[in-house]
Amino acid sequence: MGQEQKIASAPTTATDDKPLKKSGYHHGDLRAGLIEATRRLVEEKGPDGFSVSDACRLAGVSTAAPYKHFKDKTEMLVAMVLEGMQRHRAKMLASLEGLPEGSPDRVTALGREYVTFALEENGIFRLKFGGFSDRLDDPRLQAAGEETFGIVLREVAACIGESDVTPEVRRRGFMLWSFVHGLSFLLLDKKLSDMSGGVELDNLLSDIARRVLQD
Amino acid sequence: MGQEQKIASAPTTATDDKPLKKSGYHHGDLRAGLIEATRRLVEEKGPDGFSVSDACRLAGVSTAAPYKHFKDKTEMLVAMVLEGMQRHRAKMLASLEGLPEGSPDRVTALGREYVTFALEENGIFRLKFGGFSDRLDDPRLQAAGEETFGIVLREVAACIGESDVTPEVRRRGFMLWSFVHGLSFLLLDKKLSDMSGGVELDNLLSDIARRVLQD
DNA sequence: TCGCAAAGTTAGCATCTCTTACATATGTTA
DNA sequence: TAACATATGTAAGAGATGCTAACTTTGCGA
Repeated sequence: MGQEQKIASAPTTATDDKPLKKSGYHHGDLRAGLIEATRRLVEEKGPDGFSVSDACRLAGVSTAAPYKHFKDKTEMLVAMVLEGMQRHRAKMLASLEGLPEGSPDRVTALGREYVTFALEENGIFRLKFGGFSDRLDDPRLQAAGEETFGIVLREVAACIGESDVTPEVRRRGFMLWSFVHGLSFLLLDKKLSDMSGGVELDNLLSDIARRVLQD
Repeated sequence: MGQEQKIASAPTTATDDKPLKKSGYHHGDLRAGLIEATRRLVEEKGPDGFSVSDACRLAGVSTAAPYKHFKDKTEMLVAMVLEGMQRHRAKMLASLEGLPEGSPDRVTALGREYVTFALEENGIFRLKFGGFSDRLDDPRLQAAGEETFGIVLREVAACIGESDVTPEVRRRGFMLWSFVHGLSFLLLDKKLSDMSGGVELDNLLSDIARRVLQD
């Protein structure tokens, strides 16, 4: 008790132009602070362990403060997931840099980034995919998801020699997505005991990519 | 409102030896009734939408009644998941009947059964795998899961010509599990719009089985 | 400098939750 | 039939939650 520290901002850039935390009454960027608090809490306690009150406590504000920035508890969660997906997308794109066009390594890299994100930011992952789609059915979330999947499809098309996103490309892409998606969940639930380090993971990913992309 | 019907028993056999629903004061088998109510509620409202009170309302008893049968809310959920996994296991075994030993069709059949169960009984599926493993860490659940996975491993071994569950068998089995697991989640979240009917699903499953089991 | 809008706070309502202590109904067995 | 164990109901406690209304502080722009 009482060991919690206030959250000022997302853990991203050190060179922010906006001051995110001021001294007293005004928080600076409470919206970002609450999103970050939400992220941490969902990560620790699971999607249903999250409460607005907890987020306020963690962010160091009163329980009424969030309602100046979010309409709802749900909107807090949506905002948090949305922000996470943008980070995810950026990371996936970054992981492609330096790898030759049309190489299966690019698909493997995307897969690794997917699994890594799911493990590191499992709060976001579980909220988005853990069966809360009824309550979090914001169209922005769906759009963001499709955009991310588009990245994969482009790489798959290049690998199997299609210039367009044909039904076959979709099919293969969906296979790969299913695989990394399931792998993420199983790793999260610690169903794989002997996968130590990232080496085995890389093997598995490239092996699957090869099998799905071939002939 | 008021259209709900009391739950008497699990929707399984019609020839039960124990009477599951009697007339007035005594429910007959309230334990089973509550498990069934729990199942329905988690299915409808999601894992976190479940409350003991709701289950009582649905089962037609007072809110104190469950505590004669379960220690806890958690124990209700565990019991419900456990019972579901036993049904799941039985169905998987039944799906193998009539298929020749060592045939990849057996693996495909298991996969289809997995996905079907996840879709039909998604409450159980989501509770077991949706990230609630911290709160539902009962050893019986883990044991049941490993036993089910054992069924798959046996078939995989037969398919790739191993007589034992070697590391390679585990590896392939894990690939297949990841795939059907992820596929289940994606289908649940309606991420695949164009997979109409079960035909495409069968194609996908046998295709994946072939790719993972070959060479 | 002054006033106003934005951002926070305090207080509280209404509701729902899980759980228990105790009373009551029922089925069973001697 | 009488007594006892089991199964249920009643009532209530102790909290937490989401959200709103009304008040206060702060920063910024005219």
